[in-house]
Amino acid sequence: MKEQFKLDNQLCFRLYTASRLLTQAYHPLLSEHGLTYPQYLVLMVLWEKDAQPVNDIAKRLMLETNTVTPLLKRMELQGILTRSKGSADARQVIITLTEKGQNLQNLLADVPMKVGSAVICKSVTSDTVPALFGMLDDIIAKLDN
Amino acid sequence: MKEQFKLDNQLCFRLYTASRLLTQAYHPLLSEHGLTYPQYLVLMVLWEKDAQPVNDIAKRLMLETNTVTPLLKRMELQGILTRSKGSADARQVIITLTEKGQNLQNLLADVPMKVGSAVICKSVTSDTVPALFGMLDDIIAKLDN
DNA sequence: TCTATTTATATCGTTTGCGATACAAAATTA
DNA sequence: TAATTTTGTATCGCAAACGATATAAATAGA
Repeated sequence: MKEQFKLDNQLCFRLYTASRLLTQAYHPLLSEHGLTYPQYLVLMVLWEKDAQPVNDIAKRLMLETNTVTPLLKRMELQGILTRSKGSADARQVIITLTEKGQNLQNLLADVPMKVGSAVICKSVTSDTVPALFGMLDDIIAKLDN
Repeated sequence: MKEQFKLDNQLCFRLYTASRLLTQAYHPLLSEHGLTYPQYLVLMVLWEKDAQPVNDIAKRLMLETNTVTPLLKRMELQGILTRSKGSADARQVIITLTEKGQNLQNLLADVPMKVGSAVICKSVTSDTVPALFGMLDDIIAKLDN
């Protein structure tokens, strides 16, 4: 058995597992409001800057539009946002938060701290998080084509 | 806009993105052999120790059996592994690699290095990877219930 | 032993994620 | 201007993930 194939030597498996488990930690907090984690990501994008075309949201999340489009349609059905034709460019679909979508920011106010405290451990503290962020950002930048 | 909701402050989004992009880096190397990344994970588990029940594979990958069962069935259809009733415990389904499944270890021999070299960057080197592994392992351990 | 509970898998339904493709609007070029 | 290419979004199909639930086999308790 080649050393390179050992599961314990895999960076990708660690990222994949950490990502899944941390997303699962969000689940009870988000499902309470009918949201999924990717939908929560869309909300964070729109809270930062409302009224963006589909493409800008997809780029910010580094996802393809064929992932984001149906996701946004489900959020529209929930009354969280609206989809309207762009006036300057008729191909664009502009996504705008409804009042319900705006209000979710208040309803979810305690989510970041609750999840954050679930992750703090020996090697992951306020001191080491910047280094971790730096490494993950470098990996993402290196793989972003 | 609350600071905690900024996308740039999110650990989970970074893990989610790094995981997706790194998995995408495996895609051309694996699809060449008709494999997906989760199927490659199953192969690594079985190369380490063949003839395991579904549950042990799921536990090793920290996945639920309802994820692993259909995945294994697709791999069985491809002739990569076989599913047989356990002799000691008739509830168990024992997963065993076929010769094709064994041989994939040789065909995929260069995958770890190819992907590994795609990730090496300023802050992620052979010196810093142990620290990164440690932090990810701690996060996983903290979230593993 | 007989019943109740636990365990190992599987099935079902929904949401992602993404490659491939389609299509109309805009931009570019001839 | 007419033809071509590019761009923004959407549709389709398939493979994960996972919560909820089902089912049969094994185990524990009465």
